[in-house]
Amino acid sequence: MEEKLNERHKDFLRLIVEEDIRTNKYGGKVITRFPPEPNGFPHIGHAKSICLNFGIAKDYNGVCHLRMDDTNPTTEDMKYVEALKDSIKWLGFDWNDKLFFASDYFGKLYDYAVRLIKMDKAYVCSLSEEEIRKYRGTVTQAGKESPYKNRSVEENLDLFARMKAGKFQNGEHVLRAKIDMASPNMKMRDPLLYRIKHAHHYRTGNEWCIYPMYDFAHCLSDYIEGITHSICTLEFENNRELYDWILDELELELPRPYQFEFARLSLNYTVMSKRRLLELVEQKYVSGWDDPRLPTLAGIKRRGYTPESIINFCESIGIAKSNSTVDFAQLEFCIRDDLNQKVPRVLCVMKPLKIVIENYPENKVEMLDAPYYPHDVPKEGTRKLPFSREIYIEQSDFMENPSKGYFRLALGQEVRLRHAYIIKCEQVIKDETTGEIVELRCTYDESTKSGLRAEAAGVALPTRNAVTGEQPSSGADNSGKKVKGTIHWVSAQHAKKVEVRIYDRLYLVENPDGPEDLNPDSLQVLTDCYIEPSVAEEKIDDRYQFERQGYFYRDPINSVGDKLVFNRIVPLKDSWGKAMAKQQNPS
RNA sequence: UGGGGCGUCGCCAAGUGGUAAGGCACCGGUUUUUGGUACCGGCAUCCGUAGGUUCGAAUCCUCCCGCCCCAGCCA
Repeated sequence: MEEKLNERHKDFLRLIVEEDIRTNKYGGKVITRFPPEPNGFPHIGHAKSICLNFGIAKDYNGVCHLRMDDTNPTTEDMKYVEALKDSIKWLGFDWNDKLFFASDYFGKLYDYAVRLIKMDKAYVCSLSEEEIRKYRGTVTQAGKESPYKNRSVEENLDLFARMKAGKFQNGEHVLRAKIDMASPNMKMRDPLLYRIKHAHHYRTGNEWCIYPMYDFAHCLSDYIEGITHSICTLEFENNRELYDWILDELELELPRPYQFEFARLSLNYTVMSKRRLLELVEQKYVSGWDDPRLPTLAGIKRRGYTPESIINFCESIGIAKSNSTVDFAQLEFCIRDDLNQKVPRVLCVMKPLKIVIENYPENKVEMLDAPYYPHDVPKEGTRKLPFSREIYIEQSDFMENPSKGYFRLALGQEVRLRHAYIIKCEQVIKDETTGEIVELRCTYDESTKSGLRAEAAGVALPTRNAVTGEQPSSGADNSGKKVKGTIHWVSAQHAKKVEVRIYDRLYLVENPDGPEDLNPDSLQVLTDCYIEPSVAEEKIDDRYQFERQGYFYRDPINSVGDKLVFNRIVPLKDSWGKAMAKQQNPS
């Protein structure tokens, strides 16, 4: 663990934490926090922050709090705190008993506000919202002081108490910090600390009608919890001066927390903002917060991504301060890399083309032994794969006029059926009216049965090499025949019909603006797919590699009874497809 | 135009005065009964630009250019 940390590159935040430990700034303690506002579903950008905050705590023997930053009653909801908790747990992090709510501090926060008033560092301002905006000035022009800035401490105390007591309407008064209306930092121009909102809060109900603003609540919540390192995203850099001002002016007992900022995650071909995500869900562009095309953690989970792959992704992208947009390919690499080592391989035909093997006996069925894992994955397990006279192959695995370099089936050509025999295409049968290829007549070569040579040598078929841990490929036969291509197939009478959902990127462009940039083909539902029976009968995993196609996840919600629905998590890399695409559209 | 940040390979990202790590992507090749995986090799004479300091600079100084954030009673 320690060693792993040392060999890994340390980001600038970890360097700061190490320095603070070294100088004993907090008595060696490290307490971070993940502080979401429960007003939307967490997405992969939150995952970056979760991995950072919980990760630092884990690396330095500290703890990480989960704190709901729930200071705005009009947008927050318990369903979002549940979604947040679910996602953090799914990622594998644990806040133990450190679940907090800023709303639990409302009483303390109020007391701090009173203290600030008594120190003559805050005042009740009775300007209208419109006036406050005007008085604030602009980025290039200084603001001007509120006429209410010189109210007496007593009057401020009285007004603030009456604000709390509900004596005023929304917007009549606000509490402001007494700082500097000419500050070059807009955040320091007498920022609002409290506003009146006669609104029902999802946790405190109607107990309060004044609510603290983010800048006031956040730093003090950190302080109350004993946070040492308050890590947030870049857009809060301007708020740091105010964070420091509040904690310093209150003359709190030290040590106190300090804020550090890092760049939030952006991913191309998707959107991350709450507003955009909400729009997609509410306008029904997607099926819900857990739509597998969404970058929400609920969607990513539903798609079939593993938590490990997301954590690896978050570690692979690094932590820095420059705004950056990570390529989607990076995420896809992480999930392939994870699943490649974990998941059983099975055969599934998605766009079936029927083949009749003319020289294979009509009623014969062979149960082939097929290893679940390839020779280079050190896991054990096999299943029985039924083979018979009528099978389905993928439509794309046959070409009437094969292009150069095509290794699959063509008239008069041979191809290997994975785990089975080499077949040769003898005849193409087309629909008389449409000309569409409806069936292929083939012959098989009995001597090409996969594994024959091993059997002949008396070796039990899927035995792992004791030294390398590798399984033998099911390749060897004793025909001496060599074919370039191997394709997947399924026995027509044994296959199970399943639904497969093919997901593609949600947007057509790298930096999408709105619904006009959506990819109309982001979801393709295939209802006529055939999968080998072991998947329905054995269910050895929730995720599979459908050989030569990709990684798939049994949809936990729509797979009901004996109906199976699979979501494509990510396709396999496809160098042939890429070459073909390049040939057609060289650029 | 004020203030706060950031600019190193197509995308991330190390580097903090001693002569450009790594990952992804991409391009070759080997292995392969997944056109997958694995493996081997290639991929920034250059660090936004222009000057300067220095024996020596991506790293220090100066100018300029570009991008992001701040004018919610959102967080």
